[in-house]
Amino acid sequence: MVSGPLSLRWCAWAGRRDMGPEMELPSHSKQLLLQLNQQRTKGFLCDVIIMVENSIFRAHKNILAASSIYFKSLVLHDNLINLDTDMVSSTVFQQILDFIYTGKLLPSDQPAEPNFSTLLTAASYLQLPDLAALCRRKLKRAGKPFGSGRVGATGMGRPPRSQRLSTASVIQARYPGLVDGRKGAHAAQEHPQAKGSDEELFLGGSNQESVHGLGLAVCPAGGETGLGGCSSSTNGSSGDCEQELGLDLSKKSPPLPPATPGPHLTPDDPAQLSDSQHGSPPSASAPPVANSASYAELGGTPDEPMDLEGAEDSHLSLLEGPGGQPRKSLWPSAPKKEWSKKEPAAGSPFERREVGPKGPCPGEEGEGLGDRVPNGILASGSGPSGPYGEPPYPCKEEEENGKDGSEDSGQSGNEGGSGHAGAHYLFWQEGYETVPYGDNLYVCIPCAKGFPSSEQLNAHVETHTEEELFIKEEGAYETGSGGAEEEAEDLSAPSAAEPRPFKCSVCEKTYKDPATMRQHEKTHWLMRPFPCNICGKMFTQRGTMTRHMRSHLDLKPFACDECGMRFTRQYRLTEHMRVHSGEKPYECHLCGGKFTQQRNLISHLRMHTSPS
DNA sequence: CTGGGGAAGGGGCCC
DNA sequence: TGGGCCCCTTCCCCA
Repeated sequence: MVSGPLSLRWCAWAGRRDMGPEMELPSHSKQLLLQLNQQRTKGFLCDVIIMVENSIFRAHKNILAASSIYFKSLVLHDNLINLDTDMVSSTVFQQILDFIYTGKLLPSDQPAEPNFSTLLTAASYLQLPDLAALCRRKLKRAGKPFGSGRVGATGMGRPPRSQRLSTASVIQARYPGLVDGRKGAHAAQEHPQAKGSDEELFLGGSNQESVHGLGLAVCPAGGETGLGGCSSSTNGSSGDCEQELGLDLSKKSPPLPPATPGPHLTPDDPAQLSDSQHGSPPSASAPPVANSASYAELGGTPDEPMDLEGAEDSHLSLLEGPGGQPRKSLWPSAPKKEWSKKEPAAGSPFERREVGPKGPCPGEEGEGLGDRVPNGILASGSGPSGPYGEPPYPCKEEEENGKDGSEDSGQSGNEGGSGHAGAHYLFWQEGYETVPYGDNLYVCIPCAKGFPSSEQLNAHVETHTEEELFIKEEGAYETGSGGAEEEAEDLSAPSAAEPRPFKCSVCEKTYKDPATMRQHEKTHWLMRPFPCNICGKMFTQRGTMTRHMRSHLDLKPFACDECGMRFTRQYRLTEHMRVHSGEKPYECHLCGGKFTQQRNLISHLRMHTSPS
């Protein structure tokens, strides 16, 4: 730890004779901050997650609250904070977080000196007066007008939605360590800017202490806080003392086995880098280059396994259950490198995220792309079947075992039981196995057109206006029929009282408002716009993804007053409280049995109805 | 060992 | 965007 200088100074202090109320350990605050910063970099005792541009930062509520009124108000009620990416980018926030913890404005990952304009904007947004003042001084000194650096606008107004949508989803770049922490040192040699994150993110954690860990104990801080000095010793980017941008899940996630030296991402495939648009495929307006830019920004390296392919081992390990208990196999460990190499030069994380999960099952052959599921396409309806995200499509193995699409759809198709889910699985198979798309592996579901790259597909998807989607439904969706009928049977049932003028273009479901209808229609897409930046699982709704993230991060904001048990959802807490209250509102009309959970009643009813 | 119930985790989806 | 609800699933306990 820091006992060396600390104890020396303490001795000097203790030797003083006038140990009056003025006693002060000169370096106390500094050391304290150092410790806190060190803890932050290791995720130790971090109790808040800040998401910026899909990058995740961990920090301590106390520190944030002490630094900013804004943060104070945020962390009071939330453990997961999303910052306005218009006001602060992940890179800038990294600097800000460093500043908060060190009082120093460290060089960013980028070679250029900090953009004080953007920093000022962010500092103003985050209500960090000291930092804002510092930036103003710098700008004043440089003779630059204040607040000109912000993307979008200088003021607090938000840029047009279209601009905001261009925010890069670069989270993958933040997780190289999740992928293979062991390669951190290696990567750092070639790409020093990547070192910090890699090391820090190392899941096993075995080497992060010595190599990275801010070097608090080893950095010759020279009386300074150490961080600045260390970090500046590198190429102005991260360096040993640079703090990682990402999140060390090893602190909060279930125990993980030591990271295995998984295959590195092939450096020749920058296409595997995260696309910036996967957060909003229908609005995939940003050019793919944003991806690489973000990637470079983040200190990512071409061989960082940003995608799940190189990362499969580690990502799998991420998904292990508590106590290292293996969860259901998430993704088969298949030779995905070849797959990735053959992958069309597409940057969308749809591909990247799906490549892994969608890889062939063990033993599955026929790796030719022509036989493969196009990366960018995910049968949304089929969805990840198991709670731990089995491949959203049944692999052959599963099919052979009877875990076919029907079961899959049955699981995921919640809407009264798999209506369109099954239909989409069907479509998936059709598109996947029989439709001769040739090289156009990225298929637009609404119109069944194939595209050679996800970018093109995304661009095409954008051309589908809502109207088109409505109009096209009848003819274009060869898939819709079965599922639609099923759904029509048991799902729609709109109440006659409520007019529901908005009808899904795929199935028969109707909605009161177009937004909901659009939201629903996304469930028919083969693409899931919202990837979990930790495990890569894809979701159709951002909220679902966020909720899913909470489970990764072990964020359980809802605590039971009675027993202290915590839950990720309010509803769960409500449900749980019945355990204490004894309330059993769900009664079986057949036997009178009462249940605290409706799902248990349903399960119970099945017992009644199933042939015994 | 098995089946049923209790409790909980997680995803889908509508509002 | 989050809440709420539905569904599937799992784990544990107990008879």
